[in-house]
Amino acid sequence: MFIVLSRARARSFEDDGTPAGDEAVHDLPAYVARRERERPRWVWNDTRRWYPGLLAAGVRVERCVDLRLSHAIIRASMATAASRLARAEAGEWDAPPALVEERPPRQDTLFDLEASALPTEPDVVAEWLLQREAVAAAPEPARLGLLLAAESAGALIAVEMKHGGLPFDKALHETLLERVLGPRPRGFERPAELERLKGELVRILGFEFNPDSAVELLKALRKAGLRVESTSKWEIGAIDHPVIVPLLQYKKLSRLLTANGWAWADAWVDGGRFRPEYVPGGVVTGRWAASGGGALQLPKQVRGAVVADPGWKLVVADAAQLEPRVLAALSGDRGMVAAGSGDMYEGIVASGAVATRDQAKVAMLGAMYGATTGDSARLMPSLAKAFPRAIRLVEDAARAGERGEIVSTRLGRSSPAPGPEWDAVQSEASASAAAESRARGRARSWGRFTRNFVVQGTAAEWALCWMAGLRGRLWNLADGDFVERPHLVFFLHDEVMVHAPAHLADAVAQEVAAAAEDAGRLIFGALPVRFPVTTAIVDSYADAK
DNA sequence: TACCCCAGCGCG
DNA sequence: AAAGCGCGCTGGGGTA
Repeated sequence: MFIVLSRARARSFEDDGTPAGDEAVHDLPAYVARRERERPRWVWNDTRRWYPGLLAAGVRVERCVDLRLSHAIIRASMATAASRLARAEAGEWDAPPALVEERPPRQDTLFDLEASALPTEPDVVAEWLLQREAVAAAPEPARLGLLLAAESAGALIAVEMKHGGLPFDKALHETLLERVLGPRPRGFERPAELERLKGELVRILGFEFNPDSAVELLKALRKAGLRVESTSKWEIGAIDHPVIVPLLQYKKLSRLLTANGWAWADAWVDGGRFRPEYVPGGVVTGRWAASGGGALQLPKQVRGAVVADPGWKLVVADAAQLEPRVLAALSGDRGMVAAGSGDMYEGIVASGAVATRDQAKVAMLGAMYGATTGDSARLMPSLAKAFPRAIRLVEDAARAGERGEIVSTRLGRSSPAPGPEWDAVQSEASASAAAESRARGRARSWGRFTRNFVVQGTAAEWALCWMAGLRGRLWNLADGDFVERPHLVFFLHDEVMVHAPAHLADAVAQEVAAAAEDAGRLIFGALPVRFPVTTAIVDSYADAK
């Protein structure tokens, strides 16, 4: 059963698309709660507009179709390029995701919710039917269907994660800041420790300057006789000079202050919860993005403030060596699959391709990112010899990108075509030697993008399936309101965090592992690729690794 | 004043 | 010696 929601109407359809009802809806949460017992798939234009209000009213749904996210995938996918949807002119459904208000009101009333859905709501039924038509005509409808289901589940999870929030102890965060920076400054002056470090820098160099300004800092270092091209820590870190140690410390603390200091906590932490905006599909490859608060960059330094509620635990799990395993599965490279029976990098060493675990890691990264220099590039030939199919897959993706072609993930998300500027650079290649090398450079660069796209994008699909499966399993572990049950509170590409009542933590850990196995089978079928997860049951995020 | 761009650094 | 992919955020510094 599908129930298409639009404004104050709900239109029902059987699984085969036969209309099965059309009713006016006055009390949306009550209506959804009642119909949810039939386990329908709710079809709506945008999960961000419909679901927060429902959750706030205590209504959780099992499944949905997010037409906005699905549209973006179908529009771009090679698998649906011939569909009416993909051939149509860009319209309302192609609007950029920035449609959502910067800081939406925390609790929309029902009236506000529906009013805010109004101006961006074209004919949802027509759009849904167009999407079904496109998927049905795809070469592998099941794969694309899985992708759309996973993407839509991700949309639900993103809203739920914001609703539940990441448990964050502001007082502990403050203690942590004070320990390294000193007391919170009253005005805009530097915290004591930064002031002290700045004094030290000035004393060592022998003249006044502002270390917060990259321009001044570069000048200062040169004036002191250091030959540097930039002030980045990887360059100056290699220099032997008394100013370097305090300078790196200054940079580290300065970063902490500006990115995750008191002001950050005031803006983003409320009621013991960090609630950033997660943006499913926000990255071209299908990864999530986040906006506000830098949720996906939460530094290890402040993770100690992420603490479970009393009587609760954090179950933190990450997929070990996800991208190399995805490459093995994608390519069906038997040797690489076998290398992944345990620690993948050890397995690669055991295969004889490289000498050390470190080399295995660097070589695999190089293969997936397209390294051209250094150790990583030098290791490529032996890697290619040991794992020909895997390396051929990424090389083919790179060559396709260099020709300006489009590549796709396992489930059918396709890369964007290079833009008009790229085309212009390529067509000018014959004009001069400089133009040719420029065109070549740009082509190679795009090739590195498409090379990585197939792996990163397929890994994102795996992670979505993992999380979607886990979400369902968590719901079934307990009864009660959403936040009373174990629920996902954080997601970081290949890592998830569940906030769970302590007595359920072990059960959660088992579900996490089971969901990972499911995800591998769903996407890659019977192929014996393992996707092990390492799980920690902790009170503090800092103890997870 | 209101932007835009860049360097730098955090995360995977 | 941090190169090769994908992001977001901040402050400085420039331009309109």
